[in-house]
Amino acid sequence: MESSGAQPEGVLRRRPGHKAGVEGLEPAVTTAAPTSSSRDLPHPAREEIRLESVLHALSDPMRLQVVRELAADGGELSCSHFDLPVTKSTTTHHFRVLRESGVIRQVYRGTAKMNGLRRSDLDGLFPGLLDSVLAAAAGQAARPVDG
Amino acid sequence: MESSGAQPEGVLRRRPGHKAGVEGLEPAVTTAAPTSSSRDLPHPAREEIRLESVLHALSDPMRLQVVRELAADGGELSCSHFDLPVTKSTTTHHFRVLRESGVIRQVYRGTAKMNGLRRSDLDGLFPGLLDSVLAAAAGQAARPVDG
DNA sequence: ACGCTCGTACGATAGGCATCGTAGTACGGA
DNA sequence: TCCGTACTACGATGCCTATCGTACGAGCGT
Repeated sequence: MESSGAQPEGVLRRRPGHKAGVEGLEPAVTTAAPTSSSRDLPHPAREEIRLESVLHALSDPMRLQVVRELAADGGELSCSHFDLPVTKSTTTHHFRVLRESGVIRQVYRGTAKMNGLRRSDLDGLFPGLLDSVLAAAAGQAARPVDG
Repeated sequence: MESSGAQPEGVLRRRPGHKAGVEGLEPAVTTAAPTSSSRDLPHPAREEIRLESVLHALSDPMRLQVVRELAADGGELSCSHFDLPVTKSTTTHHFRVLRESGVIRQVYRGTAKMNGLRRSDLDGLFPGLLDSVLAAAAGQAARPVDG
């Protein structure tokens, strides 16, 4: 079906169906420096972090909430610390999205997996972005419509 | 299917499947003030704009590009001004997402539909957000990996 | 009036993704 | 050693959405 029918003119158009891989949602997760435990998790290197992926990661209410709590704490929090209204499977999924987009860093610490914001990386790449998003989220949460 | 099987405990969980309407992706588009032409388009009122929707709208490369050009121009641009590598149908779709999320304002001007950033609304609701996103996009576009 | 251009609406297609459940692995304590 | 806790992997489900094509509506120019 790819090259079948009647393209408007000679213009090179995207293949029909799907979004044709335009999104930068695959940071080619390549870990840079080994940390401590035997179980290591793939993180995008700082230069691999894509703005679109970060915005996408933050556009989910669940994940935005997690990021807000991480920012409020400042340090590292275990996955189980968060009381999200979803199952643990889904929680794992959200944390992975945050990690693979470069928003958080995850490290195994015994049985627990500790999560920390990649503040310096994000601030270095996108100055002011994280702060304005956090401020916006706080402001919106304080609005009447949002409780 | 709702109350069929084996919920972990008494905890009220989301219905299986789907994301259970958690996302704020339906700003209940209620136009506030009629403008000029007979053909009017539904825009979310300023207070209806949700941070998650804005971030989601900006997380698409196509739409981010449109927003960057609108910001660079400062004024209003017609839809046809943009030379996106997709068909007109898809272009219309993206502009609608931007409008319904509150990022742009669309007004019919003859046969053309003019698009303008809702700068004051966005800056009022989320101070610094748009600027940091634009700066981040510009910085990323200047990075070696991005050409 | 006629057509041209701009943009919409609608339906189809296909991959994305948020969610769940179940089963399994890793680590630490009893 | 055995069990409990923390988290993962995998498959299923069902909506979301980016994309296309075609057919249509609304203005402007001739």
